[in-house]
Amino acid sequence: MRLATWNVNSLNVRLPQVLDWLNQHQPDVLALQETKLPDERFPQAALEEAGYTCAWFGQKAYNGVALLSRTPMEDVQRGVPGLEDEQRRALAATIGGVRVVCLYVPNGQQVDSDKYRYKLDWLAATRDWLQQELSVHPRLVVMGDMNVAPEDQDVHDPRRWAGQVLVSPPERRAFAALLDVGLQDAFRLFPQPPKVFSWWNYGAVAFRRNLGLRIDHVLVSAELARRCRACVVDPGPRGHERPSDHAPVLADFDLA
DNA sequence: ATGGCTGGGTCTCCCAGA
Repeated sequence: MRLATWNVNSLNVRLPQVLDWLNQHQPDVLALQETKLPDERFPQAALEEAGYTCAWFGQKAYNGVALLSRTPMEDVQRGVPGLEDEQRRALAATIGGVRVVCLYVPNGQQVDSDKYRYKLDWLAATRDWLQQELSVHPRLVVMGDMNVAPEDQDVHDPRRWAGQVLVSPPERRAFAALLDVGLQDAFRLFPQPPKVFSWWNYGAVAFRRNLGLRIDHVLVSAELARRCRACVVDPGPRGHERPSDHAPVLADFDLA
């Protein structure tokens, strides 16, 4: 089973790239973030034509998440249960016996801002939800744009970024608290080359000089960690014309 | 080069992203 996550920064703009990428990589599941589409504009027909059934949870202009699957989805959950949140950032479904959670974690904008506090509160509520999910789904995968670079090796210039949003200690603790419920960063289950990132600022040099962060993640339960065979970032789409600022992350599993 | 880009909406300016 191949699972993937991609912050597309507007599914309206990126739909042709998503269709190309699905055709090229044939994932069983693709989690999307920042679709930026109200639900009535979700491109269901084009994605179904490509062989994917869809669940989506969108809003106008901002946020928005979706799950695409080659096989049927059950028990679709929209939003973090129990969290009052007008922003549509979470979506879950059970696919082939695997509970799949798609997250678009708030950016936080600036340390100590209202948006930063919202981010930390959101992560705390999500942690509680994932703990519940794990208690009933031993095969749990949580993937998406987590907006946290977990360690300095996930940052192109840790000294310049020290203390800033996306790397600040409270954010890293909140991310570690997600792992503490019983999840592992699939990317770090394997030897990886240095300086692998999943996001690069728009602009002339950031991608060319690999000035990025690794903030898009696939987190897996112990049972899925045992069955995980690979986890890689695909920087290809970031080099295309009119790219998203994020690259997709893929993980392969051997599910007997 | 930490955003000196991009997408969307209120639409030639502002908000938000990361």
